[in-house]
Formats: sequence, structure tokens, C-alpha cells
Amino acid sequence: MTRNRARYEEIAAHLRALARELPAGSRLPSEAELCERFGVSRMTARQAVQQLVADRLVERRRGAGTFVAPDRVPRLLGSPLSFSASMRRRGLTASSRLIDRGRIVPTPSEAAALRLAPGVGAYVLERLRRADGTPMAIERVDRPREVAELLGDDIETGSLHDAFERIGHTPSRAVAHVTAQRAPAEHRRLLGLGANGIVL
Amino acid sequence: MTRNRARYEEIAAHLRALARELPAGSRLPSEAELCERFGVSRMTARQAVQQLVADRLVERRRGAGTFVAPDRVPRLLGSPLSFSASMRRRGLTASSRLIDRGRIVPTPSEAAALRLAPGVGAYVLERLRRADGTPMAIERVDRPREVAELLGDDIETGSLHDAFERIGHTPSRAVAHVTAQRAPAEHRRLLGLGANGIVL
DNA sequence: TGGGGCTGAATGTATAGTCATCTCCGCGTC
DNA sequence: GACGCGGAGATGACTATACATTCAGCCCCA
Repeated sequence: MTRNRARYEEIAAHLRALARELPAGSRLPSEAELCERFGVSRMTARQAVQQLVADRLVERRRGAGTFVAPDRVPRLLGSPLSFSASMRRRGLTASSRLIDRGRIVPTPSEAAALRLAPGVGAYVLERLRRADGTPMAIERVDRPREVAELLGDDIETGSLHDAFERIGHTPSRAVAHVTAQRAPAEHRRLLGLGANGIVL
Repeated sequence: MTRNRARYEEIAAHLRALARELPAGSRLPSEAELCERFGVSRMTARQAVQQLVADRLVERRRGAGTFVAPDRVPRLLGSPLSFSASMRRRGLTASSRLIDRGRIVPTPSEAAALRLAPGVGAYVLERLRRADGTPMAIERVDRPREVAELLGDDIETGSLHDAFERIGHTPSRAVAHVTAQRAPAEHRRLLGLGANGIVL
């Protein structure tokens, strides 16, 4: 009577709880420790850990141990924040075509959304993302200064997410926007977005 | 000299290729067949298959076999298209709070984006999505008629993705929109969006 | 002809190892 | 004090096996 839950599910639940209450980077119990604590074989403990790895809650470093994954929010919301990485995982080749880039003067309402003073120019970057040639998404990034440091980078095929991390801005929270619409200031207040928050 | 690729990676690559060229629902080789063909033990073959399962490229049915997963595009782009399911997988409780809903008369440009005749009203649905109480995303759906059939549903906590599927519209492609901006008609042409395509 | 049970096939769970490879850290040497 | 080597510990890859559970289809009997 194993009832409804397999042993490894039980262990995985225990680890999930740990991973949620421990700060990012904390070390989790090793496979050997789990074996002893739960009285299972190593493959069973391993299966539990791998479930968390698949969910990106945890990272394993060979020879070192198992650690709570950093930047949990972007991983939580999933792939669009890192299109390239997501496609790579699936064995597809991510590519992108630059549709447009340059400088615009935003309309007053756009300026408000970007927290810019009216009349100040903004940089625009717009790309068509493809997975093995099939168009999947359009990305458009409007950023006051940061994009300037990206213009000229290897943007045709690269990952915006990585690029943003290189210059020290990790996307924090995301606003998923079904059907295009401006995100009013009210939304950002509800989400507690900081000035560096990138809005999706 | 295993070189750079583990046996199970090799098998996984082979299966990925199969899964991509076969139509959805096709049966893939069983674990036993993979064992024989690649000369590995069952646990190794299994590891390869489970990699594809984690990527949602494949579904396994106990007692039946392994099959190419249906509706590949929404799964491909990941979670925001199905927030509830994504959170469930991570052991979190997805909830949502209705921010606003009702009828609006879109501005001319909004009407164009929705492919509506000017002056015709549209239904708006706007929700704050939370994972275990932490606000994660704002969803806003503008649809001419379909949303009407959702108003009154169990929308406070439910899944939009599921709801859309119930009434026969499966989200097809997605436009990921970094920083809020309207998606001009040009974008949808580039992506080849149909009238039922839901824009993210 | 219809229903029911049997059975083979397939996946799910779990055990108990082996060998490889990597990382971290301490200890000894220079 | 700096450097390097080595060992302990950790994950990665893989094997061989056993039993449980579920599904689907076939055959037989009524």
C-alpha cells in the first residue's frame, strides 16, 4: 500500500519545501544524506532531485553539491524571458531577425510607461524570434540607456536575457500581457516593479 | 572515450528528431526497443525518454506507450500561456484576483489591433496572477466575443488557457512583448496569425 | 453477436551496486 | 605566505534486475 504517493515524490516535496524557504545558493542535502534519511537507494533519491532540476528550482554542480537556484522569478515564469535558452533545451536552433532598431521620441503615454521625462528619446530594439526557422515571437525592447550598450552587440542571434545579465540587469518580475495594451503605471504599482524591472 | 556525449544524450537526440518529424500522437519506440537498438540497459533508455517528457515534447501512457505530444506550440513557448498548469507543476498554488472586467469601446488603433470595426465594443478581462500569494503577472485579455462566454465562469482562480480550450480556441502563436507596446498589424502579418490567434 | 476475462506489452517504482569525473579544502612543502 | 598535491565527498553515467500497475487486444464462451 504505497497509497497515492511514491517515495521519490515524498522526497521531492520535502526538497521543494526546503528550496522555497532557504535563500538562493544554499546547499541542499546530498544524495547520500537523502538515502540515509529516507532509507532509499541512491537512484530513488536522485529521481527526486532531478524532478526539481527539471523545474529549475535547483541546480546541481558535479563534485560540489545541490543548491537552490538563483533568480527564481524569471525561471518561474518560464521561457519567454530567455527565449534562446528555452529553445536550446528543446534541441531547436533559436535565431532572430532584426526588424527595427533606432531611436524614437515616445508619445507622452509611452514616456509615462517607461518612466521617462517627456520629450526624451528612447532606444528601440525589435526582433523576430524563430525556432528552426518557424517564427515564434516578436520581441520589442524599449529602454532608455541600457539598449544603447547592446546596439552593436551580436544581437542577430543572441539572447536578450543573457545580454541584460551581462550589463547587470536581471529581469525581475514580468507582466504577461494578453493582447497588446500599454501597461499603465497602476500595474507596476500592483506588482511592485522597481526602476530596473523589465516589463514583458 | 565516451567523447562529449553520453549514451542517453545520443538516444534523446534521436528521439527528438523522431518527435519532430512525426505527427502528433504517433507512437515512439518503446523502452525495450531502444534498449535493443542502442545496446543499453533499460534505465539508460528511460533517462533519454524522460528528458523529452520534461520538455513536453512527448507523453507517456503507462501500459500503452510513448507518444508525440499534441499542441506543441503553446507548450513550446512555455508557461505564461498556461499559468495555472505551470505553477501546479512547481508545487505552488496559483490564484488570481479580478482587477477589472467589462466592456470598452476601443480606440481606433486598438480596434485595428483586434481586427474590429471601429466603434464596436470589446470585452476586457484583467487579472492579477499570484503564486502562493506573491504577485507574478498581470493578464489582460481583450476579445470580441469569446470573453463573453467566460464572464461568469470560475475565473477568479481558474486557468484562462483551459477556458479557451473548452470553448474551442487553442492559443496558437504568441507575441512576446518586452515593454508594453501595441502590436501593430504588421506584426501579426509577420507571424501569420489567424483570427483566433491569441496575442501574448 | 456481445461480453468478459486472460494475457502480453508497456511504463512506473525501486534496489544495489560500479566506475568516472569534478570540486573543494586542508596539509605539507618550499 | 604562496603554491601544489591529494584525498574526501559529491554528482554523472550506466548496468542488471525485480515487481507493480495499467492498457489494449484477442479469444472464448454464452
